[in-house]
Amino acid sequence: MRRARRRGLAHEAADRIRESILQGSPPPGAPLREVDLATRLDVSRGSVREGLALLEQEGLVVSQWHRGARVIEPTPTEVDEVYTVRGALERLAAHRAATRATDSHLAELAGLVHALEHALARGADAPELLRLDLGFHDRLYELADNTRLQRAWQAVRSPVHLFQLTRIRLGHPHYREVVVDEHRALTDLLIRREAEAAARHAEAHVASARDALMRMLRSRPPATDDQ
Amino acid sequence: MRRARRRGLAHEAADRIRESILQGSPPPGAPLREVDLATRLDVSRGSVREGLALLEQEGLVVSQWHRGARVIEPTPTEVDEVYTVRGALERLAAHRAATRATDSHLAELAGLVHALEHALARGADAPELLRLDLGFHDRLYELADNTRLQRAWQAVRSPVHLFQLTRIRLGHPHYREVVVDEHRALTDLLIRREAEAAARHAEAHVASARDALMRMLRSRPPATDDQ
DNA sequence: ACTTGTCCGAATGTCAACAAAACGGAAGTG
DNA sequence: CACTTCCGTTTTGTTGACATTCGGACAAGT
Repeated sequence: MRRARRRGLAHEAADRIRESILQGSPPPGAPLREVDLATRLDVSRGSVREGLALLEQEGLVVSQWHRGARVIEPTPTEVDEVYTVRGALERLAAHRAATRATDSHLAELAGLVHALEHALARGADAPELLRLDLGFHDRLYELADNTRLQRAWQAVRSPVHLFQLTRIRLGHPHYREVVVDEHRALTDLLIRREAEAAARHAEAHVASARDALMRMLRSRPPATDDQ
Repeated sequence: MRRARRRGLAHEAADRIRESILQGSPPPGAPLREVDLATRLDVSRGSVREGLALLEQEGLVVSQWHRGARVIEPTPTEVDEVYTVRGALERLAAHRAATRATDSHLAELAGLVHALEHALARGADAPELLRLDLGFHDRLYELADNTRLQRAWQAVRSPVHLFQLTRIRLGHPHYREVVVDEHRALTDLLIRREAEAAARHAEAHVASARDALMRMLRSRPPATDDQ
């Protein structure tokens, strides 16, 4: 049984703001003004401030002295950096999961792949698929059984989520074709306990996602919603 | 010339507190009380609070709801987790540095090894050696030229610093014998542009440090300075 | 003896007012 | 016309006061 935990207004505020950003409401590059958010969430500015600090830790937001916070933008270098780091983390996570997870836990992972496949078959929309995709990786990191690794993942997870959304929003049909196969291949390697192969596959999986997104950014750069 | 940047009281407070912790003043496991720190640093509690949040992001401090912040402790699992993640990051850093850094930058890295060797030869004390050691790795991460990777390194750097200090404080003579050689070996591989070998060496380097520290913790667990 | 309930001191969480800095436009200058 | 300077507005940084929660001590009940 997972312990219930109180978290305070800052976490609540961070959750709301993150949700908003991932729905595109304050678009990439847009400023997040403290007073505005405070009145809208009906919380004090201090709490919003703390929440924004959390989002900055998650890498979803950047802030400068006396200039406030802005949503990150999917520039080529940003995308490259985030996915490169993610590759290193995912490599480690896969290796550890292959080495240390129990058979039943790995079976559960296979179940998540199945759910993803099912959702794809019944024509679920892109955000839904993405949630399942990320859920798979969340579970993978949990199976790696390393708190610090999970924290490191948290520091890139939100940017990945945001970037994948823009990737999908720009209309990348290729994604639907390969998601299930790539995840199933990784899961198979994990179940067969081929740690090194799984690690390499995880790294390559991330690298291919990175390359796909970057090609897309070069050919069709997203609208830079200033304003 | 690197631009000077204003950072605000929170960063200042975080610097002071970090420095204190790394000098052992609030020992591992000890609570960090906001009012106490606020009066001692002559800043408001809010700023201290924000500073503590930064230190939590650095992983040097853990905090719970309504229970405040405590300095992390070098438990076996903590050490294992921190060094395992560090291994993955350092592997990536070494690979990228070998691939992308200029020759002159790598030569500079060799210079840092030289400085370390010199300090060792003239019998510098352990904290001094450790500073140089970490300085080498800081530069390595800079050469990797990836902001997100540097952020991830920041999230484990302070715990590594703290743990290495306890390792030295517990009196591990082996450290002095191998520091220079290990760093020089890595630098040589980088200069020879053998990216894969450098990556493996970096990972192994970290793993050996982890194992040395963990053996030491099992045989001679550090005093759990409650109080 | 062990659990359960209540109180109290201490520490953190939250808030709203004050101070400092940055942005943008108007006025002035070459 | 380009450029700089000034100044008001807007936004963030900082502070001290108030509200909430925690942990332990102590007492009553089983």
